Amino acid sequence: MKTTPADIHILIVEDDLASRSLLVSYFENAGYRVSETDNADHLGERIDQDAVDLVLLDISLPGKDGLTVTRELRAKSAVGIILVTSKGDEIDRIVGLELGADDYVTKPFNPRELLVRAKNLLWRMFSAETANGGNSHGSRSATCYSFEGWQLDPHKRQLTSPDGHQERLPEGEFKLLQTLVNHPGQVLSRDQLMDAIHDREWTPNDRSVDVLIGRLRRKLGDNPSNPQLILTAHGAGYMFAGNTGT
Amino acid sequence: MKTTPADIHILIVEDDLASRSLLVSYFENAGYRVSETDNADHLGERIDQDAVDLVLLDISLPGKDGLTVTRELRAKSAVGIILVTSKGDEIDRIVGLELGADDYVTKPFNPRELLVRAKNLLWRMFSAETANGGNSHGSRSATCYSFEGWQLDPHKRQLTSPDGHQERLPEGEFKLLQTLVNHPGQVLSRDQLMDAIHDREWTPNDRSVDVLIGRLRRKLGDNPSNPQLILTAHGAGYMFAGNTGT
DNA sequence: GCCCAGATGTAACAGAATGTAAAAATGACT
DNA sequence: AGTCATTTTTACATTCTGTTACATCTGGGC
Repeated sequence: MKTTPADIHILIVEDDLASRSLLVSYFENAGYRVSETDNADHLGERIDQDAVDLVLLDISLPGKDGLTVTRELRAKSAVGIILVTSKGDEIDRIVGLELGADDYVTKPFNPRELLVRAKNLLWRMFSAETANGGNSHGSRSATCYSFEGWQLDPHKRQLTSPDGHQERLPEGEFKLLQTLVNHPGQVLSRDQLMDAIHDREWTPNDRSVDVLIGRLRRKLGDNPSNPQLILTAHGAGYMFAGNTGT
Repeated sequence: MKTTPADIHILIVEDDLASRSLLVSYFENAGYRVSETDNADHLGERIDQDAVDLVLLDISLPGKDGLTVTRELRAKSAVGIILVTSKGDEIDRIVGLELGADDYVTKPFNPRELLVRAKNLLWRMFSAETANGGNSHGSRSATCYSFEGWQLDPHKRQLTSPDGHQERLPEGEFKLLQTLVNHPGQVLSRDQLMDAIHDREWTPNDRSVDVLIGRLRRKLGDNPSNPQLILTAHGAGYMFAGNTGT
């Protein structure tokens, strides 16, 4: 098992020189072995030959379609794939994950975030490797959140009600719900929730969290004067009170 | 189950001497058993050997990356993890939670807040332990408090009367009732009750506890001149006198 | 038993926190 | 620029909480 950054080979596929250089230097500073290219030609062969562990793939490459590239890569290789998508391409990143990418970041992104996601993915890859004897296509399945008959698909941001009705949640509402469900029974402060939603701090008089909570409660059919799922901790924050896993 | 602070072992991992000393003395004053270290070397072994229950981990340690440490710890131990992050590390604290930390505080932090979060986490850990045999995730059993035909759902803060009427308790009243029910037959001082409700001390002339008691008694149908459930210990505090488990 | 000081019960108030509809702002796309 | 979806702010209604004020009770001293 590869344990040190220097053992790990990362390939950056990105046509914009500025972005590419930034990424290269950032990952080199983190101690990884880094290669770069501005096109996706013969990507499969290059990955095999150079023993690449992880590909950072810009989805909007000139020429070949990034999604096609993803699918082809996944079909013949267990390499880690992180997509780099533009802000608007929601469809792309959703489809991208279905086609086999392992994670994605959205431009403009914080290099630090990308690094953390890369580390995270590499860890998942190698711990899965040791855990199931090298089975490369280990479960990359989308783990749905579920609670009290509801289901939440993290890739499509889709919420399914107990009676089967489906609805796509906006980004903010989704992240908020995800964060709450991830910490059942725990009071989360507005500051923490702001962190989870927008990487931003909470300032007094900021009511955006409350508004989002209200919208979520309505969509969950949770009467605010007698909520069953999202409880208010007066003066502290909010708490998820549903049973997860049901 | 560990019930007193002295049974609980907390390890503080922090390289800055001043911060570390502050934390150590603060948690020692709170009655916990405290160890300290300025690095994350062999953290897993130390935690096993010393039976550490809770780790306060500074994420920006020199040398080893705090996130990696978190992940490694979580991979092999059910120890409680609270991250201490710096103001700027938004990504880190978010990802930290994804990697398995239980909570975090942001520098500069109020020691009192950290203590509150630690208490909370410890309570969650040990109540989960007794509720479903150490399985920290998944469906937490709905262990209701029950007494004299009443039921109190700790997750939803909901009180059900003997005739089936349901009512949601405000935060303060709920915590007060919960504390009383958890110590039947025991006189609890106003100071103890204040501590349980708001992590705050009681000052003479503070009548808030009495008011809350009054509101609770009314909701429980407990005649104050002849209370059956919440008795007044004149000059001392209050005592819960109901039969639990009925 | 009677009186009194201190302690408790509680209604009412004020301040703060929360719920929420609707307006305004944002940002991506056409 | 115009449209659309989403987010944020604003404004006001509602709910929660602690304080105050005063009524009532307790226990001790006589």
